[in-house]
Amino acid sequence: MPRRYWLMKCEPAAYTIDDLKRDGTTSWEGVRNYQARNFMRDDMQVGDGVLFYASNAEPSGVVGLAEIARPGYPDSFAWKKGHKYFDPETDKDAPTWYMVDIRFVERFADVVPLETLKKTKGLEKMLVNQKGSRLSVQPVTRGEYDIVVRLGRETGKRKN
DNA sequence: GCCAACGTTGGC
DNA sequence: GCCAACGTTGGC
Repeated sequence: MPRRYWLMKCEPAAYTIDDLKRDGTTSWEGVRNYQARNFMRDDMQVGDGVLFYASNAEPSGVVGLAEIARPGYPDSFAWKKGHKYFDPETDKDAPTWYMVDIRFVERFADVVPLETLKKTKGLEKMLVNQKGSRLSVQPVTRGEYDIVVRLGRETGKRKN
């Protein structure tokens, strides 16, 4: 199975790329969307590349890189009564929700803003660039991933 | 904080 | 199975 590539969104209020740098790896719980769940449960493999996207940020955009450290496994937070990710509908014998673990790879010196993604040739088809796209876990192509990585490193260079 | 766009729920 | 109502996402 060739390496695949993903974009994963997170609000800075919940978790940041700096938190991930500090933690090394983290579990990606709390995804409560079936399409995103399916990607995590069925398609993600250890070593897949991840664009770490900060949403509801100033500006929103890709802030760094991670990789899949553990493929899909049941999101046990769904069973924790009182937890914000608790889901009364899901039972332990038939997990509804799944999570993965991701590992820190790189923090860009500067965010690659959504505005830049929208303007960059070759990224026109990225889901995150489509109006109204709310999917928090999205597949990206190898080509798109490479372009974003280049943008992230260029941005840093300009500041030096 | 606003609000458009979206996904889900539930009445029928 | 339709679709209005609702809750959430996420850019701005």
